[in-house]
Amino acid sequence: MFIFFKFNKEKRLGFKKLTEADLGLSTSHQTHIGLYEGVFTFLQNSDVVKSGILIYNDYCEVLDCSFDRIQNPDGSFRSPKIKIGSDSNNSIVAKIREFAKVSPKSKWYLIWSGLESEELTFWLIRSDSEDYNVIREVLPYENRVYGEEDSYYDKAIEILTQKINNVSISVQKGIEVASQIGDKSKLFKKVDIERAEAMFRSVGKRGEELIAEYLEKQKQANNIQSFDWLNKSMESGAPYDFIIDNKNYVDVKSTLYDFNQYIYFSNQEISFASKKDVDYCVFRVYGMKEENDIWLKKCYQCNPYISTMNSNITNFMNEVNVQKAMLQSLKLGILPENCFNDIQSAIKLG
DNA sequence: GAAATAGATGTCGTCGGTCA
DNA sequence: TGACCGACGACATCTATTTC
Repeated sequence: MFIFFKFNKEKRLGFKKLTEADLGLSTSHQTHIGLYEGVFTFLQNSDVVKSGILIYNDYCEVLDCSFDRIQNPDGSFRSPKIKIGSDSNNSIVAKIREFAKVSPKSKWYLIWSGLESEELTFWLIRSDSEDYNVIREVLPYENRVYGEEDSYYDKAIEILTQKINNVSISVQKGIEVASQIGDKSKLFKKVDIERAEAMFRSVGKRGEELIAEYLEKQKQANNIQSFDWLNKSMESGAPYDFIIDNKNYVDVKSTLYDFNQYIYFSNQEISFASKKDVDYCVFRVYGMKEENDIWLKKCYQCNPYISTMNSNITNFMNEVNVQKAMLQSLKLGILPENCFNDIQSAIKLG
């Protein structure tokens, strides 16, 4: 299985039964959740505003996370805590309290640990859930920090890794998109995006390799006469990846996720695909998250849609030029079913 | 083994900022 | 101007460790 999120070198996780004060259910005015020492040691002592990933059942979201530690009178710092923050609708603490409010009689547990990218991860668990049964098999003692020296740690982190990678598909898709369009939003860490960019390049390369293998078989079966793989040894810079029988231009668009993930086109690709006399199509390789469940759908007849887009872009660029400004690059995200009039049945590649 | 001590964690009073 | 809310951090309480 493809693993996007990995846990960091600190090799520690906290496991706590949340108090009523933590959950905002007591009469106190506590506005934070107290954490245990020894986890998140890579963070500074005060005023750390980061994003964190909150998981609860099938819910997974990247939220604000305001972190600091209680300061002792002598200036030293002790217990770490996460605060509700000033934008209190969009923080980890606020969301945890929102979930807890729905079932105030339940017991609530929190597991926290840091990712390789130093992203903070919180897994909220209700005592009457399947998650609770699973985790209690590997974490027998509540209210403590588990480290690699504990025999329980490896199994617990395996479950946590599996959980976060399973429920965070929408977050991962967001990062894949951010890496393609250059979105530097603060919710996604730079390292996550850089990793996604590297991954996207390798996924793109792997997609082309699979298509080359597929076309080779087609050639041997005499379904096609020949094909030319432009990026075989180095990136050609052309707005397509393969030419079949010297006339069909194929652009391979690969994704780790499902077919309907947005396909991104550069302005060069849009300009090429909008030419009336060009036989352009996209080979959509998807499901690359699992090595043995990779599929291809051939997508044809995008010219009417792309031509309209190209004309809109040209008009927009002209408007921009009138204002003596310049549009240097452009990425257009398009849903496949909107763009292609002929999407063929899925073919299993791997 | 009990008492003393140190360290960790939880609670809540107070202050200050915001908003109606 | 007062009500409300979040932050701070002092103090209370609990737990682990050390000493006798």
